[in-house]
Order: sequence, then structure tokens, then C-alpha cells
Amino acid sequence: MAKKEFVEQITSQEENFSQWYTDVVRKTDMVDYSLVKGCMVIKPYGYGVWELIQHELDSRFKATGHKNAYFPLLIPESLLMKEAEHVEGFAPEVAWVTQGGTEPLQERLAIRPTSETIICSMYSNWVQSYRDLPVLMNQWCNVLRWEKTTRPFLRTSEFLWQEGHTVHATEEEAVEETERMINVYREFAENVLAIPVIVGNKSEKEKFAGAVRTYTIEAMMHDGRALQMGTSHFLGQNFAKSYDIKYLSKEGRQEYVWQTSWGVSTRLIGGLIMVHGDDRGLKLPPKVAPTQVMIIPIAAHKGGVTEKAHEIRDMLLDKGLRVEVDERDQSTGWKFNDCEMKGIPLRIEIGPKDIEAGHVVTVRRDNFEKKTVEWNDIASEVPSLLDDIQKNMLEMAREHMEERIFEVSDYGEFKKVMEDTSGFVRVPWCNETECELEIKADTGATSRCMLTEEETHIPEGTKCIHCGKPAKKIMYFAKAY
RNA sequence: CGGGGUGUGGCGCAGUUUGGCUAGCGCGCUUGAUUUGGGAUCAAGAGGUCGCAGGUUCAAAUCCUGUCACCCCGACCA
Repeated sequence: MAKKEFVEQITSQEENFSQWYTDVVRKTDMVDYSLVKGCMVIKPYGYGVWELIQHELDSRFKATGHKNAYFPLLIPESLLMKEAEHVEGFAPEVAWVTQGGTEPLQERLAIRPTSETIICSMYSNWVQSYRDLPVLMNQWCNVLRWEKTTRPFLRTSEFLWQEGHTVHATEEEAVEETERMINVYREFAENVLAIPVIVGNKSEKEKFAGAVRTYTIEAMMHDGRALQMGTSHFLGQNFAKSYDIKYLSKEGRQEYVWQTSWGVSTRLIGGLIMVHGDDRGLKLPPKVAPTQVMIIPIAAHKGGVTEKAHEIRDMLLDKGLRVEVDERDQSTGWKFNDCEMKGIPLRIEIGPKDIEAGHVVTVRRDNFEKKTVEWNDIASEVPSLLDDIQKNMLEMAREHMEERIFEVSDYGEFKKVMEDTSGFVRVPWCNETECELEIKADTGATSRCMLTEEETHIPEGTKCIHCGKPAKKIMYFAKAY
């Protein structure tokens, strides 16, 4: 049938997940490749999703006391080089500006791969007294990292993100902030993106270059690979000491400050695609869908169809929903499929039969459930359907993730799970980098996320899943993007 | 960065092995008509310096050298 023909337009997830992903981002018109290697054009449909993500996150940042600022794109080389671990972590992928106009520069300028250094250098001027603390800032910007292999949204050389940078008087306060923000990310991922996540700490090896401790949220993609969705770093006094950020305390002593930084990027959109998408294309949760409801007039020229479609649209727009009428001169079937490919959460069909009967037909993208809705009920029914879709998508994703968390009893089982790339394994672990590297070489899995100090209760005598030394942590391992 | 693959109208491809005359096909696009409840039909049209740069040749999409981009699989990173 026609339906089958449509499905053939994108590769099935089963057949080749990577190809499916590429097909989806292209067919939905979210991105286009550009002339510069590793840089992508985010087209209106993709950018629309990002704007909604920004809006939702930004209001959460504001609600937790943060304000937005903007720092420069260019960082003098000498400034970038001040924090040793940070330099080591980022130096290989920094792009440099070496010439201004026709003159070579005296000092090269780095295009920011992240902004800790430039922000810290400013903070060292701004923070003098305990009265100046805390500093709670965020910036929305682009950063550039010279990546070798790239994929739309998941890894591009230039990407959009937000980075929060805060300064505190005490360690406790900074740790509290780090944890607060990872929880903001978790709540946002679940309630807005409908993506359940595992929250915890990164290993020594995986933590942010220059951080004392990195908190992460990790999600499970449809193919069994994990995706890091956001991180929040407790920076301790590392940057304070390198960039000389001190304040005079109430007691009259010069003290180094305690800092945090935290960020999420356009990578979230990649997660959205890979968690919810299916063989018909994208599936967007209503809260980040640029179009939440698509009204499709059928036989639009016939008595009153177009008028009624407009009337319903205007009514739903008044309710604050994002609604469009697909008035393109295409066949109905084509519009249905286009709507599904783009992942629009709810479709409303209205044709001559509906005009006669005084109702419309709604079709959900999450489960394809059809429903007849009387005109009088549309205003109340549509928002409640969208709510339900949002909830159901989280539930479906949660079920999928839970099926993909494996408690294994020995290293043999661990390896078997990784051979099938089937998800997270949750294991007792020694917390040593050497062991982690061996596991990676052996299975392809990396440590993703471990239970925090408070959550970790390991019975006496428990051994590391791989090396057999005493277990110190409960770690989730997975193959990752 | 290694291994594999692909670049030919907007999209998807054929043609390249064995050089040959005016570069084809499907979809899409434009105009008109009939249509519309799961990718419509007919008619008439428009659109390509074959990724780019050199070279070989009477002649290059096709052969040679270089280069760029993209995709897939690894290694590395958000």
C-alpha cells in the first residue's frame, strides 16, 4: 500500500540506526550541511525546537536566581593557558585567530571552546568582598571545538549552548548549587523533553577538565547507546587559584572563592530525536513541538471546510497553543505523512463529513489513536490530549530505559550485554581509571554515571565487576554517543 | 585520525569497468484542468559547465594526479 511506500523513504531503525538518524534530521528539514566542515545550518524547524528548549530552561534559571550575560567569543592565548588541566583537556580542539585584517596578531586569540577562562578573568575583577557573592550568571552562546567527526546536533564543531558560571563564598554553597542545577536539568529533561535520565557523578576520567566533580544526566537512546544530556561541575577552587578570584571575608581574611559551571547544548535535540523517533520519523513532545497541532482540511474547496479549519485554529491559538492549518496544495495522504515525519504531536482532520456531523477527527502521533471530537469539546479536549501525549511519551521512554538497565552478576554477562549494545549495566566498581580503560578496550563501554556519595551503599566485601578489587562505587557503564 | 563508500538539474539514481556524436530516468517544480478521509490523474513546460583544480587525448561524466565535501564503521570528545 501507499503507507509502505512512505516508510521506505527513511531507513528503518532496525536496519541502520545511524542512517535512520541522518535521514530524519534531513527529511524533517531541521538542519542542512554548510560549506564549513563540521558546521551545520539549523533551519527554522530545528531552531524552533531549540527556542522552546531555551525558553523552558531560561525560565528555570531565572527562577533559581540566575541572570544572563554575554562574554566575548575570543580568548587571548595566555588567558586560556592558566588552568593546567583545563588546557590539557581543550587544547587539541581549539581554533585560533592569528590575523586581524592584514596584520598578524601579537598574541593569538582562541575562539572559545567554553568560557570558564574568560569569565573567571572577569570575575577576579568583579569579586572583592563577601558582599559581592554569590555571582549567579548564565550565558547563551555558541562555542567552537575542532571536531574530527561530526553529526548533526550530536557533535558539530560549532554548537549552541548555555553555560552557567557561579561563584560562592563556601564549598557547601557551591556544591549545593552544582546539585541544584543538575536537578533542574533532570526535571527539565523529564517534564519538558519527556526523556527520563540517570543522575550521578562522572568518573575521574570522564569529568570536566578542571573540575573537582562532575554531575551528569545520562539518557538511553533507542539503539541502546547512552547520551550525556547535560553536566554540572563543582569546580572547587581550581579556577579561583589560577585566575586569582579572592574575596575579603566578614572576618577580614582574603579567601579564594568556590565555583560551579553547568551547561546543555543543541545536542539535546539529538537526544530528542533518538529517544522518541520511530520508523515514520520524528516524534516531538508537545512542550517542545514548534507546531503542536496541525489541522488538515480535506477537500478544502467544499462547503465551509476551510472556514471551519480557520475557526478551530483561531480558537486554539487563543488558548495559547501552537497551531497551523496545512493549506498546501497536496494530497491529503501526503500531508498526513508529512505531519508524522515532522513529529507533530496532534493532527486534526476536518472534511465535508465532519462539517455535516459537527465534529473533527484527532489523531495522536505517539500512539496513532483516533478520536472523534465534537466542535464544542475541541477547546477543552485538545489541551488535555496534548497533556496526555506529553505524559505518555515520558512513560514510554521510561519503560524503554528501564528495560535497558541490566544488573549483571559477573564480567562475562557485562561483556555479553555490550556485544549487543543493549544498554546500561549497573555494577559495583573499584573507581580506578586503569580498570575503566581496560573495560573500555575490552567491551567498548565507557563509564557514564555513578551513584553519588550519599546514594552509595555497598555491602562489605563486594568486589569490582572487572578487576576484583574492593568495590567503591555503583557505576553505570554503556556504549555512548 | 584509520578502514570502507558516495559526489551527475531541487531530491533519489543510471551511465564510468571498455573515452565517441545532442548526458538519461523517476520524484519534485511551473501552468491549466479534474481531484482530495493515508503519498492522485491528464496535458503542456522549465531546469545540468557531471564536487573542484590540473593533466592525458582529435575527443573526458568516463582515464591519470591532486584536492574538497558528505555518509557508514572504528579510535577521540558535550
